Amino acid sequence: MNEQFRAHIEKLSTINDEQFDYILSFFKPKKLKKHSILISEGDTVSYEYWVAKGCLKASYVLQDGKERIIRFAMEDWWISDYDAYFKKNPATLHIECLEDCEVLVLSFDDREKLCKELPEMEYFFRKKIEGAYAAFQKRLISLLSSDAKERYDFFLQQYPMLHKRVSKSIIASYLGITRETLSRISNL
Amino acid sequence: MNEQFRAHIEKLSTINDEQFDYILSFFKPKKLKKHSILISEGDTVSYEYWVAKGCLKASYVLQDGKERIIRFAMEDWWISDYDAYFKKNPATLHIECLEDCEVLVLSFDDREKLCKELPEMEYFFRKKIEGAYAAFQKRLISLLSSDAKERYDFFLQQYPMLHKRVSKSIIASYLGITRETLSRISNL
DNA sequence: CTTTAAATTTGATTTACATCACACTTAAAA
DNA sequence: TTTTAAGTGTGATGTAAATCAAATTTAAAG
Repeated sequence: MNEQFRAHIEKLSTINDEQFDYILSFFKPKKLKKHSILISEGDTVSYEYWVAKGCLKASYVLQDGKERIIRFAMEDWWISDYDAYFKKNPATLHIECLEDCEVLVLSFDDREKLCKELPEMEYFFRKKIEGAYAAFQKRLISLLSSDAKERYDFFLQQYPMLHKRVSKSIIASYLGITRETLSRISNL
Repeated sequence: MNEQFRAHIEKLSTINDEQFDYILSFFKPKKLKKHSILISEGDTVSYEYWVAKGCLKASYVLQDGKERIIRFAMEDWWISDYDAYFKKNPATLHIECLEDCEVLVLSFDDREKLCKELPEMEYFFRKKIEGAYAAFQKRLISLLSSDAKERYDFFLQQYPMLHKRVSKSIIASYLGITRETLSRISNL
């Protein structure tokens, strides 16, 4: 896992062995069973998670119990309720493991400390969120501009690997449609 | 304008006079007439803009000429096509002044140089985009989970000032509905 | 002030997708 | 294996919002 994590960081920042050991000391590894819940609505969110193994969903749960998937995470992705984590608001999202998972946990305070002490990490996190922001913009365009079929095709093209790992009901909920509609459009 | 810009930066990073002068040297002031176009679809996007005065829209233009507003900008906000700017993709957005505007222009290369040379600015830009990302998450939840009326109410609550400055057709396009639908729900 | 254009409202009709209901299939427990 | 549950597919019906079509109000330009 550590080598995988180091490779992940070195995609954006070059660091030496000593620096990596120091960075790693801020992260706490954690194993989670399928269906484990990392964040529930209303929680104070002090952690974000880097996924070494497994697959998770972050969703908004409606009054009637239906849910909308806000984002997924799998190997090498990060996940949290970022509105709550960055802005110290109560969580609006529910984050749950869709498979058994292994993650590295980072607290907000440690993140800030790491950024202050290591410019390489401040750069890393800045670049990381720039990428996430750009991806979010694309998703928004897709949601505002495309019908269900087009959004599904865009999703398949963007996340072919996810399509094989998560149920169709969950993909439907990511696309903002019902599972019935997805079933109908997916064999067009 | 310079004092306004300095106050904007000092909301997140403390800087001295010398640093501010250095920072400012990277920004180029520009005056723009209403209807000026800053970015067109397909452009290479090398600049982002900090708004000192005025109001702009960033929109995605559909094949039939209809548009979806991806974001607005007004005093103290930043705007660009961030997918294109950060990821060096061709622009998908169209950015246009809704009023006469005054902006400060920053090139991508200067942004990176500034971040490398001044940790305060790397911190500033990281915090800035963390906030923008959190706001984007809220918008996504609103789009996926609410009907037209609820989204309009959320918009009014979040951006009361914008509501007074931009036309209803444009607000409708931000909400992902038609102007007719907005007209019907807005006097409910 | 007058003319022309842009923005908004209102009504009638259509449509994409949701909802409801149930059959069927696959996977996980007992 | 049998049982129970979770996931998927398909039809019938309902509905929020889109579309089409004017009418009206507001703003800009001559």
